[in-house]
Amino acid sequence: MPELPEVETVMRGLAGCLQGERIAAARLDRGDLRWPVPDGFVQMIVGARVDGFRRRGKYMFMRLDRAVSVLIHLGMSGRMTIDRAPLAHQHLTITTDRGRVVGFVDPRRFGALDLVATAGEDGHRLIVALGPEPLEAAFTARVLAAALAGKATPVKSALLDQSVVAGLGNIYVSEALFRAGISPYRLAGTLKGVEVKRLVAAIKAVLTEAIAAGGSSLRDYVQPSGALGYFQNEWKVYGKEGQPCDHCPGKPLCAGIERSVQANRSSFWCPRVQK
DNA sequence: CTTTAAGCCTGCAGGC
DNA sequence: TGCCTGCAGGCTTAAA
Repeated sequence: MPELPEVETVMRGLAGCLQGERIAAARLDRGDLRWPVPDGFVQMIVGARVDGFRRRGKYMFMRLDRAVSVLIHLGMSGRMTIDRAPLAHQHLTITTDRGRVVGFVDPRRFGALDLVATAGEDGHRLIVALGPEPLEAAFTARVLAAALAGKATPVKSALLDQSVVAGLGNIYVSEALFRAGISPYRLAGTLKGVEVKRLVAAIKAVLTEAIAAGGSSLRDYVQPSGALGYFQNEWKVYGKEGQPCDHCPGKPLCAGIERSVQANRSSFWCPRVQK
């Protein structure tokens, strides 16, 4: 489920219902996630008031009034629920003093829960090496060009590297490269200035549009309320192997969108549009 | 140093 | 129906 737009959507949903609430009870049913949930996790959050939320890349922080933040990572299959009956693989359940019920559900347990001092969020080992936030003004063509310079790895792999830019995953990298007209196989260090510029614009646009759409829903809803995101309807290449792309409908030269595997991940792209 | 492959887990779709 | 294989939105580690 979760790349940057989905995490942003989930966080907004949580903020809307949890901000200002006090945690009355918490139950941790499984602590063996990607990393063990730390000892004392439940005791630390019970009784605390939720002061706010922050997203960094694909990670969320739920800030408590104890100078402590809960770091939440959804991994591949993580979901948050609000006021819903417990689901299978619901590992954490939080109840607030006004009766809101929040669940953390993660079948594959690639997600993570941790505690970190709020003042030290950026120093957390999972956060400290993250690259720039793609939607912030500081993420410019100059910055991306500097990060890609000298890299011999395909641009697809470079963009999945969270230390280059934070928050992109397999779907939005494919979509951004299509919009920018750049082949996923181009070596990162060989992009020309104008191409990096197009790529930055494409990344910002696709993420912005996806957030506005409430993210992309695959098999499951992404929003804690249970509402479906609908950006999957806007995908141009992801999951569209064999279909004609928007830029060359019915053109005899266009064999359609290709799927190929790079770095153990599927890439979707149109060889005619992306050079 | 960089780049690739395997592994962590479970669920589901498709082929037989 | 059931079994098997491959694949999945992420990320780390070991190996090359």
